[in-house]
Amino acid sequence: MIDYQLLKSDEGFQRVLQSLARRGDALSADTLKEAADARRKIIREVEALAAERNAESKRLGELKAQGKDAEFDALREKMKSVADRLKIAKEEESHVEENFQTLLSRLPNILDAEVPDGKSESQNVVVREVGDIPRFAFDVKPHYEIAEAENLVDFERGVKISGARFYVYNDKIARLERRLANFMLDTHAAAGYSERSVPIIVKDECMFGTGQFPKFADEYYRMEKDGLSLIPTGEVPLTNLYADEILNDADLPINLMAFTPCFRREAGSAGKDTRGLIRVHQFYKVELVKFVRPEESEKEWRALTADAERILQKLGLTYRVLALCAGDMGFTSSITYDLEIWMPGLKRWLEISSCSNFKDFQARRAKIRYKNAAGKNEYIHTINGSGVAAGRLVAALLEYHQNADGSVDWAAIEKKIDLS
RNA sequence: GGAGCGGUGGCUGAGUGGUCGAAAGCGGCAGUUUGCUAAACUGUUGUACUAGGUAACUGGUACCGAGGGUUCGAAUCCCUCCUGCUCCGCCA
Repeated sequence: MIDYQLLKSDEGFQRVLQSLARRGDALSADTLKEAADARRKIIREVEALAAERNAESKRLGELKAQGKDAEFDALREKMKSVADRLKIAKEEESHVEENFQTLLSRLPNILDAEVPDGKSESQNVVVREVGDIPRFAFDVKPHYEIAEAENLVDFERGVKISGARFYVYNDKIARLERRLANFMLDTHAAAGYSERSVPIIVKDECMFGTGQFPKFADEYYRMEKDGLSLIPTGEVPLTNLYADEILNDADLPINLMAFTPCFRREAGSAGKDTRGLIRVHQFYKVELVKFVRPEESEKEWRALTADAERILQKLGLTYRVLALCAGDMGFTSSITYDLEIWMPGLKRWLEISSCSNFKDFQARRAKIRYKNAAGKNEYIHTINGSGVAAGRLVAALLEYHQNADGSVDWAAIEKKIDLS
């Protein structure tokens, strides 16, 4: 949620519109302004009526205490009509307010000035590239061919029990993912992240707090009967841990991490990445989340990005850092750097982490504040990123460590994890 | 799943229809005292929205788990829901 006080001033209003335009979001300026103005108008009306009612009700109490029954009855009759008018005005207010809140909750975050212009992912900007594109003396297979040939992943039975885009890991690869989880968590623990094991089923308000609801509700698994959803990322439970709380300045920054499964319906991606382990309904990942003072959020966001990169560096994977352009940015983020690893088998870059600074956008939705040095309650800034996606990491390691005969060099993988 | 009792400010806890944003205590902040700390004493101390003001601030409205209802007026009465605790049942 953006700071809606921005809509009250012309400069603020222009800032919001400019950011929307850069994102390619065609929300009409008039719609927004009308809703904001209508809201303020009806609030004034309701408050005036309520003030009258309160003042006269107080007098009624006094009249009754003094036993002035005739005056009491007359005033009470008069106040009935005020009460009626107030009731009608309040009903209108709730409609207007709801309309305004809906509009507001669907408004994306304001872009950081550093976000490059651009309409789609093709205009994302490469910030840096780390490592060389690995060369092989033979034709490198994509991970799914290796996995199938070596009986590492049982795609067929995954589909049998759960449907398309589900899979089963067998033996060594199951163990590899488990080991990678430990490796990543231990690495981040050393960098100061505190581990949490969290529920992976959350209430609607959590999904709202981090920005998944209401605009993108179709992309997630929601259990209608219970009003609960399977988390699409550990970001949701981790960030909402502090919802409705006022944190102490001295406790910031707070760095949390969790290894969780993630569930995504992948609606609208039919036919995309249908083979392999790249786009699935359930995968595992380590999520990093920071709660920080506003003035430190840029620094902390860069630090979190570096923390995610450390995993790739330790495993010797070639990757690049991308600054997402305005048109490719997520709804809740103010600025995002994606980490993409080079996949020698797929022969393309693959997103394995997305590190975002949400500024106060999520904090405002989830009501996460802190008492600043001046003693004032202020929204904190939230930052998060994957550190990193386990499934894609597994896929990458298979491609990086395959032998000419199509088998996997497990010893080399083990050695990397042990040494790092 | 059944039964019972609760949910009030940062915390503890009073309040069962009117002057209650809400007693009291604790905590926090400021001051007096003090070599320093502590103690004592005095004052002060919620949030959001809204109107005005450059601002400090001033006025108004709302908030006693959430949402509805009754009433001129609700923390207080009624309904629904959520949630906590205790006991029973079931169970990894």
